[in-house]
Amino acid sequence: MGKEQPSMTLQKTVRNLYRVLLNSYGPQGWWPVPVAGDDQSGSCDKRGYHPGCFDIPRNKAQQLEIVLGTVLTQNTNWRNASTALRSLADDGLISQQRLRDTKIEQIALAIRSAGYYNQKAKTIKNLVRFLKRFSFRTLERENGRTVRDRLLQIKGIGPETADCIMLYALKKPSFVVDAYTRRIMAGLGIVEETVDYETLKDLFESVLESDVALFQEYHALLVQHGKRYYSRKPHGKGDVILHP
DNA sequence: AACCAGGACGTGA
DNA sequence: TCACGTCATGGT
Repeated sequence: MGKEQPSMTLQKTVRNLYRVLLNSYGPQGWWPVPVAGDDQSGSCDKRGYHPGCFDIPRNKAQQLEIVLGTVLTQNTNWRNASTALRSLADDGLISQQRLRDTKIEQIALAIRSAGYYNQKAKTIKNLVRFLKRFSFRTLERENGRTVRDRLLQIKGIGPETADCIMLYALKKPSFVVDAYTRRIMAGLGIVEETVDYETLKDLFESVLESDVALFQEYHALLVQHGKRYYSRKPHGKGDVILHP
């Protein structure tokens, strides 16, 4: 079946929301890379979306740190995830080879602060096994849909984590949907609360130009906005925030 | 002291 | 398909 052609007003709404969020919060410059850090060497994005240097390919250490971060922050606040990243770094474990050679129990111990540490340790093991077959450079060259399907075959990698890896580590234009995205869009009355992941993802991708910097910034802004106004409990159903 | 946080998976209906 | 239980630490 062909995908629904979104209405013009829907396209305007989604694009408008981006402008409002960007004006309110400013560029977020995701993905955060607390250990390897962002190289401050180059120029900034042409369109001015970003404070950082997003046209420069990330180095392998940064790519791996981003990938580990996407797993560690699954249903977990970034504070706890980044503490775990720091702990991994202190053990010299932000390294594919080291992660392969290290027992799963020891990885679990290092990432304890992120919660779900047994599951996440397994996922990390699955990931580095995957990366031995498909290197970052290989994945970067491949078709986006192919890469996404490969990532989704890894146990522990679901749609959001796969899209985060694509968008932030591999710089492929794949829009990331998270819980905040769903709450915000439902709160605005654009979609139902129960809308499934792929439908919401397709909605954004069908009304936005396929641009890595735009997708990165939009997702980051939705999370920022969601943290402020769409935490799970406090916001009741009738409590719809249209503008930050 | 409950409640929440940038999910994913297994299970039974 | 889908609703629900499970996995877990640390901050408010």
